[in-house]
Amino acid sequence: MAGNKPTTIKEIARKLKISPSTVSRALNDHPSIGLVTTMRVKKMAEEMAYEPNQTAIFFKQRKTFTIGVILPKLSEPFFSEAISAIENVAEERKYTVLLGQSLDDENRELNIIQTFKKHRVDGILISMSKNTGDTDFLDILAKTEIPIVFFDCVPDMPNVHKVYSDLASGMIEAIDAFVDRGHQKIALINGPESLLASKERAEAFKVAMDKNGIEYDASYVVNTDLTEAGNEEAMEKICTLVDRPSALISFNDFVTLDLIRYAKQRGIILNQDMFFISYANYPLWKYMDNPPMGSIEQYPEKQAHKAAEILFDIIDKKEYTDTAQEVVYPSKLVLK
Amino acid sequence: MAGNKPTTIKEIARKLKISPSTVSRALNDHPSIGLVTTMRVKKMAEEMAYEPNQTAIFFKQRKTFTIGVILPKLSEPFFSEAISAIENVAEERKYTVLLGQSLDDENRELNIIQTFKKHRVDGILISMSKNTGDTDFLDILAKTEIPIVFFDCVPDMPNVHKVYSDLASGMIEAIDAFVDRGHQKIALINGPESLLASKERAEAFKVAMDKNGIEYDASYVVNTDLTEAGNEEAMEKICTLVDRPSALISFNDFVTLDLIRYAKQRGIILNQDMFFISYANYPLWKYMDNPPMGSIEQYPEKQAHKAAEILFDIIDKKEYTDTAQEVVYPSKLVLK
DNA sequence: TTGTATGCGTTATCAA
DNA sequence: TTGATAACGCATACAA
Repeated sequence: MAGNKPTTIKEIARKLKISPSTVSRALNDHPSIGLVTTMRVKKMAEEMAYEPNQTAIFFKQRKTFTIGVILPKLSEPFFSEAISAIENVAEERKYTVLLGQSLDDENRELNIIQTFKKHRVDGILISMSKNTGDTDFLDILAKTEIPIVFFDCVPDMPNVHKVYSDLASGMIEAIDAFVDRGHQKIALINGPESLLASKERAEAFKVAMDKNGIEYDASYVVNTDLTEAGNEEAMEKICTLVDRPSALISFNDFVTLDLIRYAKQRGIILNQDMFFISYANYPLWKYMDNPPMGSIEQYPEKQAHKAAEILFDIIDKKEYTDTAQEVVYPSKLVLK
Repeated sequence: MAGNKPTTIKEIARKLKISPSTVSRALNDHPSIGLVTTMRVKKMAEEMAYEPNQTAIFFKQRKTFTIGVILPKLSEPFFSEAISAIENVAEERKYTVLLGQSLDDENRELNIIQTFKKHRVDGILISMSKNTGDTDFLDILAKTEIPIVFFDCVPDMPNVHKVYSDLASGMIEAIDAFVDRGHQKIALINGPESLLASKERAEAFKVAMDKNGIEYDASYVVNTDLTEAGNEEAMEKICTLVDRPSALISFNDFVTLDLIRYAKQRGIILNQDMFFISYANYPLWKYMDNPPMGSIEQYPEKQAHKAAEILFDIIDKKEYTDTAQEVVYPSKLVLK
């Protein structure tokens, strides 16, 4: 069954004994075409099950109504929430979303960008891979005419559009909360030093400790490569300190899950011997009997939503062509 | 800076004083073109930063190297794992993934399909919305020349390609496990009755109970609309039964989270007064101090991977054109 | 109000 | 081994 080639404008024209251009205009509600003709054309199009060939239109219009989205990993709640938000904005604006996940691999990321360029996407939204250096992006950005908006994991350079979360505000709230509850020995389990996200956390940690008049002790700051083993190793370092901290900020909730488990193995009781706050505010805490003290919300949907809106504004209205947009949302401590 | 239009084959041809067709052939390593010419062309293309205009190629070739994927909700781990798997297969096969989430809304789903058709995707992968009736899809399928492969949430009709998980095998393992541990009063908290997924669970539950010689008691089967309130309501019914069950199968792990919390409020102690098994095998249980007894794995990546492979085989090699593929993976109980 | 002609960038057919 | 020409489906500038 079926198998017929799709109807074209020409065929409608032939059937109606009018010119293809008239058909084209009628279908697009061009004001110059008479109402009667328009109606006849539309009726015939309906009858013949005409569907415009978008590939032809994309080609002709030099526009695909498609944006590309590059994310490290879709199965991370942060990013799946982000892509949902992007999808919603895209749908509103009648755009479609092309998807690519970098898995934090720089080469994959570059490949995806190439693919997107081939597909002639109208714009790109990207949360950078954690292993991509800023400089690597410079060439690409320079060579690429396609508008790009970064979000969450953004490059540390000027003149690019970016939306991200200010990690410092949440950090200060967290340290304040700890200090309010009498903690003075506060540690930080941070991500890989190469990450901008880690640098920001480290910096914010210092500032927040200083604000509370606590002297900074480098041995209270350890790094993890974010693997399970790395997280446990980091926690071991913390646990074996002579002056063991009573409070701990970690890179994110996933890390905290490992830390808590490891701490428990060592007989450290959560929310008694040691208190935890981390970034992300993943929703699963509400189901835990004994959740960590708090988590810092980074608003993935909000970031993604805003980034998408900026991108579409650039694409549609040609806005922000001279000034790079930079939007920062404060992160916020949520106590559990 | 920049702003120049992309280089075309014609421009390369003009520069080299040869014809566009020669350039085209040279770039595609056509055997009839001399090595020297080919080299010259490629060098010039490189210099002029030529990038083929895929929209033109898509148009001409009547092929977009794009597949559309429709999922209910990306933020559900099941689907984010599925999309990751699909993305991987797509990348291998040099395809790109167009994304749409239905949010279990039938209209959104139909819209997405329309959009995909417009974009002339080469194929569609879909896990159906929980609110879409099978019959609604009949028209679409009939009208659509685009190959479609269903996975996970598949329509209950013949002659469509589908990959799904057999819920019965896991159910039997679960009931067996309960019975082995001495449970006889076993309840089922199922999803909405309208869902095929619910019907299958209900059916499998009966079979498994029968297999263990336990008489089926309809009051031990209640439904939830899968909202938090609905889950609690269902659990209340179970808890207030005169002969309260000691073991419970629930629709999925998310439901179980609510059930456990509600049970706790009523003073029911998990894994003592009542034991739980549900579907999904979400990874978070390993971090819980007192997880439910088990969870039934449905292998989202495996399903999605297979569905994608079938789709690409259809697209690329024109396989399975006469026989609808139907692949079923057994679900499997994983004890915690 | 409608028709004619042209072109978007590429590839394929045919001819040279 | 290469070139000229047409064609994919549509939109639009220009003519009528």
